[in-house]
Amino acid sequence: MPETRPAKAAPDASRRSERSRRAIFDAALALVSETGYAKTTIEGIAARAGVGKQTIYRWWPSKAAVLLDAFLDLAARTGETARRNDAHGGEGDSEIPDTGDLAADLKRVLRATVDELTDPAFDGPTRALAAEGVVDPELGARFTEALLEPQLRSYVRRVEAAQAKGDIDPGVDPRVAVELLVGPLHHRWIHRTLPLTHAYADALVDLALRGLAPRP
Amino acid sequence: MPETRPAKAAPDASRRSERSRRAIFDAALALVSETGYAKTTIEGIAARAGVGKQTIYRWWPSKAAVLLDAFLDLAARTGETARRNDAHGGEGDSEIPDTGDLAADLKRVLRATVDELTDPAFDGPTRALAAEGVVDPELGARFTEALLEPQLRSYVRRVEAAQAKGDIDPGVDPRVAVELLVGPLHHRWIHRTLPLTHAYADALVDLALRGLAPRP
Amino acid sequence: MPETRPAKAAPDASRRSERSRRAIFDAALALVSETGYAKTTIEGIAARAGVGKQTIYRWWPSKAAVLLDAFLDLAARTGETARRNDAHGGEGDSEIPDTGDLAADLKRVLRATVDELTDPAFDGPTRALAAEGVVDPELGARFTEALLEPQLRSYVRRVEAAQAKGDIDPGVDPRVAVELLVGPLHHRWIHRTLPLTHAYADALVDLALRGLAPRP
Amino acid sequence: MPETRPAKAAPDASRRSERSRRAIFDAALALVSETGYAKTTIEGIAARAGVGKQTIYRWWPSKAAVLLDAFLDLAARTGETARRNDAHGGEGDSEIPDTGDLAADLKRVLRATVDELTDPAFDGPTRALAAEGVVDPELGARFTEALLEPQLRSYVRRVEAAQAKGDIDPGVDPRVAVELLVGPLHHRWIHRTLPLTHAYADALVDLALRGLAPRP
DNA sequence: AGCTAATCGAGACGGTACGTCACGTCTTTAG
DNA sequence: CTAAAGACGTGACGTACCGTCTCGATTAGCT
Repeated sequence: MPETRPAKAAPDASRRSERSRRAIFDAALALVSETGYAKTTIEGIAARAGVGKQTIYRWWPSKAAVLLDAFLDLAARTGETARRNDAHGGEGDSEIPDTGDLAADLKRVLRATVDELTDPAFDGPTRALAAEGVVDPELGARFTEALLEPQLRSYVRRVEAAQAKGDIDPGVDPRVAVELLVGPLHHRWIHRTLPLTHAYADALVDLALRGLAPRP
Repeated sequence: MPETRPAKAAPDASRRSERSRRAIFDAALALVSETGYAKTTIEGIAARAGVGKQTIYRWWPSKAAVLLDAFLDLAARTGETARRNDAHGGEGDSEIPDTGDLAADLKRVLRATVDELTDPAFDGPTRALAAEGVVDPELGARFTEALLEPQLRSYVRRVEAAQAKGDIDPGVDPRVAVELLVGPLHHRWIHRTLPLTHAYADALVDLALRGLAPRP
Repeated sequence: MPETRPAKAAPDASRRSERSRRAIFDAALALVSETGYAKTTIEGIAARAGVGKQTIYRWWPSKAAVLLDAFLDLAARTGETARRNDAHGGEGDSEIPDTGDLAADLKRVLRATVDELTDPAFDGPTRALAAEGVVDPELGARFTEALLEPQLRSYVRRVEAAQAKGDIDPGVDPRVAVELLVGPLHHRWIHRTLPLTHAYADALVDLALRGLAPRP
Repeated sequence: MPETRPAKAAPDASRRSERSRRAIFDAALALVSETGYAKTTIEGIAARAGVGKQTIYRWWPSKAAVLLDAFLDLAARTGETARRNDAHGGEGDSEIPDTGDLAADLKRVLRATVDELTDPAFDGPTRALAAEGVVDPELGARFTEALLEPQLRSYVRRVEAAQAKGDIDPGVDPRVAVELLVGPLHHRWIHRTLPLTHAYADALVDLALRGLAPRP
């Protein structure tokens, strides 16, 4: 599974310099957090990484692609650390806990999402990539598949479990149920209409669950 | 209400050339629809409009700002036409019909929104502006205030009417209720996760209204 | 005798604002001495003078022309002061003294010229105008006629007086004789080849006078 | 001896494209002779040469510098041709002939100089560069050193030879002697005071040589 | 262990667009 | 009717990056 589709005449990935790859990621993330996405340039990344421009162009098609990979790499590394601390090996997607109390479980993770979207360290780069994805379908697909969908799938599994237990109406499409929760949250984040708070997350869960409850 | 905050040493708006303003809007919209937002340049707009670059830089701080104004101008003009045809004068925000059947009314407008977001003619420029707004808070605020909020406010009014009639639980915050409907829709549009269909709009309304119904 | 040939459709010179004329000269000279000729702009002069740009364009064809007039105006005013102090009214060109000792007289004025060309206050603007005149024949003619020729003519008169006395060969063209003195001086000034000193002026006079002496 | 002092962070001259350098010189000379110096722009040169603007800015600090180099390159090439035809290899500066008749030799070269300064093909660009040098000391130094001094030095050598033979007073500074000849010529050229003719050249030589003759 | 071919750092290159500056013209407002 | 003010179309400026390209100099992976 190649990290990125090479531009043309496929370079030999086996000879690739891991050293450079790391340096590029580090430089890219540093520059984005220091000067913002728009002011980050490929030339700047190359200079900062002590790398030739061609080494970037050889492996990535665009600035956004570099940054997405850098971001994913970061996420993978921090995720791995987290998982190792959880001491149960990497099974890929992190799971939403199932304490039996659906509302409490959802509030927990939704509040965590609120915290993440509120954290300035994540907010900046994430916005930049999301914005790029809005406009560039290809990159948007990668962004969605790599960052968004895993999260949504874990929600879906939790909802299915709840359906199995009878906490949620079996006629409801779990995917739509999940979007009912996550959509409004993202809406506020993306458009900055109103503040993103824990209270808002709780209100959403309460309201949505009432809609999802089994019919009498 | 000035159209845009001038960069510095405020030019005299009263001397402004309406001719140029119009030409710039026309050129901007034409170029965006022909070549896409990213490939549209200020230089290109100026050339196409038969206008000096400085005339653009004098009145707008960025390409995105030009396009937002062009877009708003277009919306205002088409809106005005529509309203004149409706023959009941301009009261500003368009209103959601109230036939008494809340679900039907909401489905109608939500389906219309789906159609709009699906129409390639609107999709392109709207995505471009939305993406820019995601990353540029100032522009995002203008985008939200001018295009998004009026729509949300009309939803809120319809929900309040429903609350007054007892169709919706009085304890529910109408704004949150509206986001419960609109959020998921935007989520699919923005992230292109799954297709935006009338069926999806209907499902959202049904699910949301169950959550909003008055408690027994 | 109009100060400058108007651009087109001759404006009515009698209605001309003396106030503006003065302000433009003052601003022009101030800007040139502060920031140099190249960085001085018509726009800048107008702003500094508190004058509309058109008021400059109405009366002068170019920046160089404005500055030449400003320079001449300055020279006329300081010259007038000097002449009034000399208490013998304005007869136009200043005269080279005739003490009877030709070599001494010439050395005196040539040394004075050296001092002037060496004085940074005069050097800058003079170079600027001279350079402009090298390239713009029309302006060069005005520069030459107004600043250079009067000086040369006074030399010519002194040489003619010397010829009448028999100090200089009667077969020599006085004009050429004068250029023999002044040419080398200007050459060093213009091209900055070697330092301009009093000693150099003296050497020139001595050498030239030996060439000009009456043949035995 | 680098061609030009680079602006900053010295580009690697060994990687320089000779192709571009030539194209730039050709374009610059063509444009100057077609439209004049003032109307020649760096942008125009780049376009005509099929070269990026940056390639000019990378190697030259100003339009005048480009043109000086173009001019020198031209002079070097034509000079080389001439010298090859003379069939006695390149010794750098061309030499003033020594036929034994000092006056005749000087008149010959001075007349040639008159012809050159009178030739419209040389006059234009030379004036432009000279003018620029009047105002820009750095460029003036290069202009002087590359074009003027070699000529002056060859005069000096001829004068020294004449001194050795006893044709010129040994007490005379040869450099000053040379300026006595060349200065007045340049003066007429620069200021366009009176026509530059062979007769004038002859008169200068005669007059000057009388001044330089050994004292009895 | 040596050969060979690709990748690497470096950066010059032809370009495009940027945002700024000044040009010279034109129009509007006040005296 | 002139003058100030300054917006306008124009065009060049000098800079920043783009993505491609050419250079030695490593640096693999295969003989």
